[in-house]
Amino acid sequence: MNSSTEKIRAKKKRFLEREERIVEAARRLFLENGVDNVTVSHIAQRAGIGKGTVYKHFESKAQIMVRIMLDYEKRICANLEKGIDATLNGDPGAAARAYFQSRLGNPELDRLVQHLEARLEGEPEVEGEMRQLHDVRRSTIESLNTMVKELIRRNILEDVPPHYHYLACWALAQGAVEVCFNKGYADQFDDKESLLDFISRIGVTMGNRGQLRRQ
Amino acid sequence: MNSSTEKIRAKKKRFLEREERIVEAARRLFLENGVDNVTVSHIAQRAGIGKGTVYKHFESKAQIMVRIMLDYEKRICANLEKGIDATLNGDPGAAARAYFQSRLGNPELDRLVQHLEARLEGEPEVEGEMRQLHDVRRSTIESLNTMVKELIRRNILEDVPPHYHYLACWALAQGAVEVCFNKGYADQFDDKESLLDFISRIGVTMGNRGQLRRQ
Amino acid sequence: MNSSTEKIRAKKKRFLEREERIVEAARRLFLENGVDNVTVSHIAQRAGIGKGTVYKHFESKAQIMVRIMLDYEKRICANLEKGIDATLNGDPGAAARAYFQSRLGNPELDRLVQHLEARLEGEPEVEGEMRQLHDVRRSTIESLNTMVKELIRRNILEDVPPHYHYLACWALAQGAVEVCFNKGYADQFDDKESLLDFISRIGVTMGNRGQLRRQ
Amino acid sequence: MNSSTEKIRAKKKRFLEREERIVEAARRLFLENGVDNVTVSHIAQRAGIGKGTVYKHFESKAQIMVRIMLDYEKRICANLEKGIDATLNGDPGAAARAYFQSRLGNPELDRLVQHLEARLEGEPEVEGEMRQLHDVRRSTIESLNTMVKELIRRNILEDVPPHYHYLACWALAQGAVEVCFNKGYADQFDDKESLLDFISRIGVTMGNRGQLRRQ
DNA sequence: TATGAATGAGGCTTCATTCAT
DNA sequence: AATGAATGAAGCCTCATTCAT
Repeated sequence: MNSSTEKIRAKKKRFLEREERIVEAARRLFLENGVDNVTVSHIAQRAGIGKGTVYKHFESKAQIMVRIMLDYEKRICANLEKGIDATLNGDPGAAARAYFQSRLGNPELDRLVQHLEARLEGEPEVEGEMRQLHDVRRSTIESLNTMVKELIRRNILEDVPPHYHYLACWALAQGAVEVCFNKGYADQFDDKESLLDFISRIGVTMGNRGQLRRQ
Repeated sequence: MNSSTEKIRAKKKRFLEREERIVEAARRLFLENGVDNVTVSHIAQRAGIGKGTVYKHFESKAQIMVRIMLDYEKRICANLEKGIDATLNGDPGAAARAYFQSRLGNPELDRLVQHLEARLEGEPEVEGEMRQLHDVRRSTIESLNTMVKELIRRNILEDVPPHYHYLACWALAQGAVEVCFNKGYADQFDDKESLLDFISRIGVTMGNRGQLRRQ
Repeated sequence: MNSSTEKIRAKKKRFLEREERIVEAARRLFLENGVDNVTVSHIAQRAGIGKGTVYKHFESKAQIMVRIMLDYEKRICANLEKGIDATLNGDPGAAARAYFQSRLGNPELDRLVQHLEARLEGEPEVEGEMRQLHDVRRSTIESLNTMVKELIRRNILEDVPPHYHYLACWALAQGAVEVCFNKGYADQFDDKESLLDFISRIGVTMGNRGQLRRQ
Repeated sequence: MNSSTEKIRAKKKRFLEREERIVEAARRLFLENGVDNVTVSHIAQRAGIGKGTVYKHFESKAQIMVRIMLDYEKRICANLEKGIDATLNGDPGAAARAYFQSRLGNPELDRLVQHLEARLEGEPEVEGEMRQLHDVRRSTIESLNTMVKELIRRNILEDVPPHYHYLACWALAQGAVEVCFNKGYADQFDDKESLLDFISRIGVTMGNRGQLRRQ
């Protein structure tokens, strides 16, 4: 019967919605209280479900963290891919701009994800998922390589191994969010927006031909 | 008598040596196994002492972590101060170079310290020590401000708020170590040295007058 | 549906039963082995549950002790209140008798509770609960004051501040259990029942008009 | 040589003085901070000596506690013996008065000793010393028995087994110190001196012929 | 002889995960 | 299918006691 199919579909939908609620609850709690101070109980409560239910959706707490990471990484990569397209279609800075906007647009979350990745790295429990994360990145890296080679060919970027360029960008973005949200530094100024703008500008132009002189 | 003074001195020396052994053991274990997988017992074993002895030197596990952090930060800042002097004495890139060399010279450790800082941030147990860390930085920041203002006056650096310059450097260094030691990226190339060189070069020149164009 | 309500009720009941089992296990172990020689693990084992389960019911070991104390104190006070009523209704010795019977009826337990109180006094961890204990007492004290004043008015008790009377009783009861169960004294005779009777008799009549002569 | 004998004597004296300092330090710390919150280190510090030295004088922490107990008990018993003599020499209330004065004269200490006894009871580590304590008591008990029998013969005390009389006194004294220094009761009045007087008066006359009626 | 650094057994507590209802 | 009570492994830390100096 049709209704039965619909019911199953509706059920699935509710199931996925709930899963999203769990992830969202975890994300917020991690941001609010720090990864170390969030228990599975908290997450369940915030998601408005029972603790046991969490384990119908995720095998372990680590899997929730992985999920937050993967969600984020995919979003970043998707945005970056669009930027790459734009770059190849005539707007050389588009990729870098897209990347910085994505990562610095919500720096607290970006920082959280960095910390999650650091924690999960090397945990055998999430080995598979980490590989998945790396696969996502690898695929983007291929696009990036192609793009950078093209920009080098066009004499826009310095002729160094392509990954130098995008890894430098990644590094800069990575560090920028730390700069802005690490208490030890961030508390000493409040014009974070302009600062991030400045750093983005650097990110977009760095590695461009003519920028670097030998030390 | 002299011998008694000497004995006390020798005792103190041995005490401090042992303390250093503890810190060293912790540092290595953190690097080898990840912060989460190291217990106080492990540290004691590796240091070749009893578990209780650790608590003669440190009030808590967190204090050991703080110590690693502070040791590192002080070293970095000391090197940076030397670079600042050189910069003010006619070698404009000296400070940036010194900074990048210090941080990228032992990137695994730098990365560990970043992670430790992230974990300890906001822990009331180490509030005082974190403030100490921030004080160390603040003092360096003052030197940096002076230096950057001078470089701006000399038309070497762009005329933006001074902290933009050194925070950008900090961000780049911070991110660079992540790039090189995060499994997801680092596993995909092995010419890390050159990469770090490249990034350092960027760091040294970025923010220089004429480098940035409006986006 | 009804069944759901019932289920919740049944669950609650089982929960409370288990809690009582924990308290009972602790009480027995404390009596058998001494407060110092009982660990949370022991309690859990004796109660037939896991160690972690204890912490679903009590925040800490100290809270279990407090609970034993409060349970006991409430029982004593309730009995005393009944005695006070009887006293006011024409049986002058009723209150004192009720009090002594309650406390000397199970002197080992009374003694345990005394020791628990001594240990918990001043522990900030159980400050609130101690206040509760004191509140229970305070309320009984009010009844006692009223009663004693009436007995003084009726010329049965000496005209001294009312609390002298009941505190003397309390003191005597308190000490009596120690007499009977402190090894140093108790081992030297075995007619404890008669002894306690004798002491009770003293307690019931002490402070009565005509009993005391100036020293 | 004489001087050598003297030296040894002086040494011994200093040794004993130090031992007393340890006991005194422990006593004060126990009173100030509660038995649970005093470590051997604290005691050593307060006594102005090294921790290891404590163990030249006492086999264990428990032995220090025992010592405090024994010191106290001997003092009480000595005073009581004097009172017994006075009683036998024509002052019937002398023994009871002496006893109450001794114990209620420094009720905090009396209370401490009670708590120490409760803790040490049954600890195999101090079995021998506890027996010593009991021996001290037993010897006094014999005197008391003699005395009470005499007072019964003289028709001053009720004709019940002799130990009923002095155990009742002990009980009353024991409880009185608790009444005055247990927070739950004591905080509610401040005329402790008069209260203790009142209780002493009861103690001195209780058990006297004509005081007790059948319940 | 006095010391106090070193020790490690053992306590309390947390929390991810399981499973009976 | 959802729940949350139960579990127990695992970690941090304390402190009485020892022993080399």
